[in-house]
Amino acid sequence: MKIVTWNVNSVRKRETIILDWLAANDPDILLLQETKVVDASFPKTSFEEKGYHLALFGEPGRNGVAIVSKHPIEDVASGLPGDADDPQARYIEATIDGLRVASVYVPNGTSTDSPNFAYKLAFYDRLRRHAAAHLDAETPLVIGGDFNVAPEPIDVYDPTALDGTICYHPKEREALRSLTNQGLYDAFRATNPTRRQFTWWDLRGGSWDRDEGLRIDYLLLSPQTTDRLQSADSDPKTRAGKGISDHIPSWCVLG
DNA sequence: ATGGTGGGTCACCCA
Repeated sequence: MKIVTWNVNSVRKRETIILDWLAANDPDILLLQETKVVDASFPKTSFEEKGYHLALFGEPGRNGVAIVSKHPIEDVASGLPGDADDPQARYIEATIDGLRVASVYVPNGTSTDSPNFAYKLAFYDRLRRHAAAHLDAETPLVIGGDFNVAPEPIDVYDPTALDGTICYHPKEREALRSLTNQGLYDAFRATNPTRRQFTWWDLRGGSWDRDEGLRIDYLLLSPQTTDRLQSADSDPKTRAGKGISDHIPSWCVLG
């Protein structure tokens, strides 16, 4: 069972790239973020013609998450509990082959003095509480997505210079640890303990050419799912060239 | 280098 997460920065702009990548890599499940489209305008047919099932949670123009699966999708739940007034489409989960699978697009936060930063920290608290309920129930769980936080110094290109900046602020790392320390395992880091592999490079300023990136996209596994973990990796080739997302796909393989 | 590029939407907001 191969499960991929990919922030595609507009599914309509990236449709061909995604379908080509799926054909070449044949994952069981693809978790998408930043689809940037309402469900009615999602290019459903392109995926369904290739045999994929879909679960969609979009909004006009920004955010948006989706689950693409070779296997039937059951019990879809859209939206992260904890704030009924939150209009942003950033979380969807469903059951596939007995596994509870979530696609999450954590808010970027913009900057530490922005109101979006408080929203980001509050979102992490909601995610922590929601994950706690699944962990208490011993649900076999995978939460994949763009977490917009680099967990450790090895996950950023310059840990000294970046300390305190957005996506690597101590409060953000603390919020992430409060989530993972409940008993979620980072599939990439668990299987690649010392490897530096970024998943995002800013589109501005030639950061790809200088390899100035962050590892902010990953898959978090519950203990039951971690027992099945065989490998995890990502595909930097997708960051080269034109018309690409600023994020690359990352995945884990479960036995 | 408080810049830079890109998406969505159509004056800016977000990343």
